[in-house]
Amino acid sequence: MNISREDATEWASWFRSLGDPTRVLILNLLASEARPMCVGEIVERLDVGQSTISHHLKILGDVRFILVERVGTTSWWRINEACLDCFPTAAELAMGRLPSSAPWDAPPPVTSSRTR
Amino acid sequence: MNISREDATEWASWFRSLGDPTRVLILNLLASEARPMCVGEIVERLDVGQSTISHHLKILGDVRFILVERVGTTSWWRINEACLDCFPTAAELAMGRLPSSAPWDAPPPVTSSRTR
DNA sequence: CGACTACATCGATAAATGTCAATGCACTGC
DNA sequence: GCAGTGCATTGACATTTATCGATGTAGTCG
Repeated sequence: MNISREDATEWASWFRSLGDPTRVLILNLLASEARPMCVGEIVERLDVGQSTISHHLKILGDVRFILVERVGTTSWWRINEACLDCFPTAAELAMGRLPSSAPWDAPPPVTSSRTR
Repeated sequence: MNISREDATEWASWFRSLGDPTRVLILNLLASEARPMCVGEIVERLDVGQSTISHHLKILGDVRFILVERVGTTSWWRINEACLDCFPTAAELAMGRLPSSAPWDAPPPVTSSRTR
C-alpha cells in the first residue's frame, strides 16, 4: 500500500517541527517542568532571543505539540499530552499504518480543560 | 532533568531526516515492498530525479534508517528494522527518556561505509 | 492618562536545503 | 580494450529556515 505525496508532505511537516535543536529544548523543558510556562521563563532558561523563542513556540503550537492559554499579557504554554501519546513512530509512518487524522486536530485549543 | 543542546541537536537531526516528503515516500516504498530495492527502481516509482534520490538515500542511510549493500554496480537499499523499532516517539524525546545510544549505531552495516 | 510589562510581528541576513542537469567512476559484457 | 550500465558526486539555483534587533500591540498598575 503506497501513500500519496500529499500525505508524505503532511507527515514530513510533523517530523520537521521536531527537527530543530531549539524546539527540542523547548519541548523537553516544558515536559520536564510539567507545568505551563510563559515565554519570558523559557527565554531565561534557553540561551536564545525572545523573538526566536516566540517563533518556535508558534511552530510547535501550529502542529499542536504544545498548547497556549493567554492570560492578560502573558502566554502560558504547555505540552499537549494527547498529541505526544499519538505521535507516530518512524515504523508506523513507513508502514503506512498511521493515524487517520492528526491527533492534534482533535483537542480544542487554549481555554478549555477538555483534553481528549 | 534537562538535556544539553548537543543532545537536542542530535535528536533533532534524526527527526529532520524524516522531515522531507520525498524521504518519507522512500521509506514507505521500501517498507511496503519489504525487500531491498536498487536506486533505479526507486527512481521509477517516485517522480524525482536520480541524483536527488541518491542524495536522500544517503541522508536516510547516514542515520541508519536504511541500510545498503553494494553488489557490482548496483546498490541494494532496505529498511533497518531495528532502527524503526527503536525510534523514539516525541513523548519519549520530550520526557528525556531516550535511548542511551542510537539504535542505528548498533547493527553493523552490510558492506560498511561509516559516514560521520 | 501614562509608564511599564509581556509578547508578537517585521525586516534583514546568513545558512541550510531540495532539486536538477551534467559529469565522474566503478563494474560488466562483448 | 570499449561501450554501456548504475549510481555517486558536483555545481548551480531557488527556496526555506533560524536567528537577531527593532518595532508594534495589548494588557496592567499607579
